[in-house]
Amino acid sequence: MENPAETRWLTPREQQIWRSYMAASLALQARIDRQLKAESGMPVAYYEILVMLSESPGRSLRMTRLAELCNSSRSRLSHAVAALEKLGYVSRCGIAGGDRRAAVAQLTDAGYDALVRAAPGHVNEVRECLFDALSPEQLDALHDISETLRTALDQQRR
Amino acid sequence: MENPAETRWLTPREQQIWRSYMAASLALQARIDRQLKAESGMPVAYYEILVMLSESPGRSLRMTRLAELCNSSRSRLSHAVAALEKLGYVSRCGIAGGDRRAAVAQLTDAGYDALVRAAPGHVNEVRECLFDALSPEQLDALHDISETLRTALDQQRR
DNA sequence: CTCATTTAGCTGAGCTTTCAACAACCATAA
DNA sequence: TTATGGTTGTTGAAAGCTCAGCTAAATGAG
Repeated sequence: MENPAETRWLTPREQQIWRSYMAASLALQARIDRQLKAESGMPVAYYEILVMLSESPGRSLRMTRLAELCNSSRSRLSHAVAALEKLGYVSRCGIAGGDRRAAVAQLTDAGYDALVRAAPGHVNEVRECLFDALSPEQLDALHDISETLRTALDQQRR
Repeated sequence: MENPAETRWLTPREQQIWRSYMAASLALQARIDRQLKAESGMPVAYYEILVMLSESPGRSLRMTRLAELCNSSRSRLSHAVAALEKLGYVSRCGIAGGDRRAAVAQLTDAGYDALVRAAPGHVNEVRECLFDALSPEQLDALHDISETLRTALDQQRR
């Protein structure tokens, strides 16, 4: 902040909203993460990687594209894919004839199996924690809010 | 999951909501975290600790209570307070005459200063990312949703 | 009192993430 | 061609978090 004296502090109401939101989203994230880790040994971030790959043609994607889809930095993805590769869930290779910097991650059969094994428990947890807890109206509102936030955040992207 | 065959998968609409929500809350979290870290070298979790202490009588709290207020595990808090103590922002001591297991964390003057220095930039970021982005109706809805989620999540607490 | 159970808090190991730096490659233009 | 600048992906170090395990102290039942 340039000039702290001009800070527009949060009103009590705004503080209430902010803290409630943070608490809820952190708690939800923690629940989802813990369940997946307990049942399949993977953090959610890794699970998301497998999901995105499984939905892509050839079950493969370029690293940068995969990072975008997973809301991840390239560095983070690099480490994560390295770990998944060590588990035998993903394999990496270059691209034939194209950009020689490119690296492509591909879901292996073992990776697909791991995903199939993990999915039911994960979906169940998401359902219990989110969809069973909120009314249809609340879910619509949540979607609207989330989309608004997303576009606002990446328009500001600095 | 007991029986994967009975999994109630997410509908396309539900997937849309879930992914949008996750993307938005992670992006927001990342922004807030990055700003605070860049400007004051602290992760948000540490900042929250300082805030909670600063709002408490005697600027001090028992560890367990502090953990609750910060939505943190006791272990996490222990590590965090150890780090803050090394920075000179917090001091720890036992409690006179009471439960001899108890430990009390207290905000130091240096800690208070750090908080005062960090607050404007942080508040500004929260305002830009959340309160400037959403309409009053959306904010009301978000609060309602967050409260619903919070109570649902800690009722299920298993 | 004695024993078992629970609670408060800490610690170390292992894992994930962040950040800065880097190498390799592509693209563009003079 | 040769600079120049941007992009892709990786790496290593540092930091934070999670988890299991631990000690010490409180609690409660017999």
